[in-house]
Amino acid sequence: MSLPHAILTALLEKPSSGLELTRRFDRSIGYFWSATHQQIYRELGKLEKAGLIRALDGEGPTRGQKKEYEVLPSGREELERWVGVREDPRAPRDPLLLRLRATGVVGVGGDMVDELRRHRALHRERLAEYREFERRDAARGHGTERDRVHRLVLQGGIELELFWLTWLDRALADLEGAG
Amino acid sequence: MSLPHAILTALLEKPSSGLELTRRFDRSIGYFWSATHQQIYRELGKLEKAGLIRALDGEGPTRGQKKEYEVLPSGREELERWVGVREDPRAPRDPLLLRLRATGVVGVGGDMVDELRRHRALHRERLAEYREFERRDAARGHGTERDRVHRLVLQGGIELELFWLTWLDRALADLEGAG
DNA sequence: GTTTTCATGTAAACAGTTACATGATTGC
DNA sequence: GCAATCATGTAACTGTTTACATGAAAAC
Repeated sequence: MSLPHAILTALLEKPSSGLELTRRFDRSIGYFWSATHQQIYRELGKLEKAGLIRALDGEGPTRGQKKEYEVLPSGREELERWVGVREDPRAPRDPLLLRLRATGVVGVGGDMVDELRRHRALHRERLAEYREFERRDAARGHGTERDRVHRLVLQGGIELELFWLTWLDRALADLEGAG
Repeated sequence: MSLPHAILTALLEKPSSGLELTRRFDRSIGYFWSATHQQIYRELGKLEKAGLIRALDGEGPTRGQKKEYEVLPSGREELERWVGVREDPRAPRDPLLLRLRATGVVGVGGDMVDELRRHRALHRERLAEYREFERRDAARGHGTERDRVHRLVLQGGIELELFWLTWLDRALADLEGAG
């Protein structure tokens, strides 16, 4: 049950509309939590009904018009409660490694090499993007706890991409070397 | 749609019962794909109905008794088709980084340090376990493609744990230093 | 005979993805 | 007026988790 808490965090950082949240999930929050606009609108509705957030401005039917939300005190309390929860690391789920393992029993090595190269290119792009965020962050100060935490989390995103690049290089060297 | 293909791969490597598969998902397959026994039994039922696998031995009501499955030719074909599919890397979803980011807005730093330490200990344990698998694998030969692929995938598991340990060390140094 | 372990399963709730629908505003 | 973009939403489906149920075999 992390999506509502991701939204509460994002809204506490800055009150936003559904679409703005969607964009922030594609950017900064996205390197460790993703969500589509459909998920976000559904969850915003639930959080509002539960009294954890409220819409700013007037109510009424608003289809097609911007609707900003802010966190209410009970929402902040819920988030405070949640940060104290203990939860074990998730079991990883990665279809690429699964697919690689499947080639061990059914063969088809050439296609797999292409696919690994394609993934390597995608991870390189993402890494470059994160480095760009890092560069921009460096220009601002890192005084507050919030800044420090953001930097740590971005660093996590960067290191995760480096892990993938290291592993993909190794895998490609191994598979290409032995054809 | 990876679970059925994970099961097909595991059954091609070795025909097994549901419980045996569950254990293999906790072990070797587990470092990149996890599944509970409930998921596995349900999926075995679907795969059998779809004619991709079949139960060995007699049929009839078998609740409480072991039931082994093997992959049929159509199951192998389905897996061959699937390894050729292109799929982009998944967006990561990690509640720990989310929780850390939430502390940036609601505070409560001390609890977070404990939680990061706890995770570090868990990742160290898992790394030690993988190193042990690696040590045992080294004793066997690596001649076949299957052996090479298994080694690569295990290496991925190891490097992923090393990523976590590196990041957790950095995060703890940062948070404890400024606590 | 009772507890533990092996073994298979069902049901309900929760989370995430994909496809589609619709209205408001801006640029041309 | 028309197209593009901003903006919010619904519905159906798929996948995952949690809680519970049940029977067979072995250990004591």
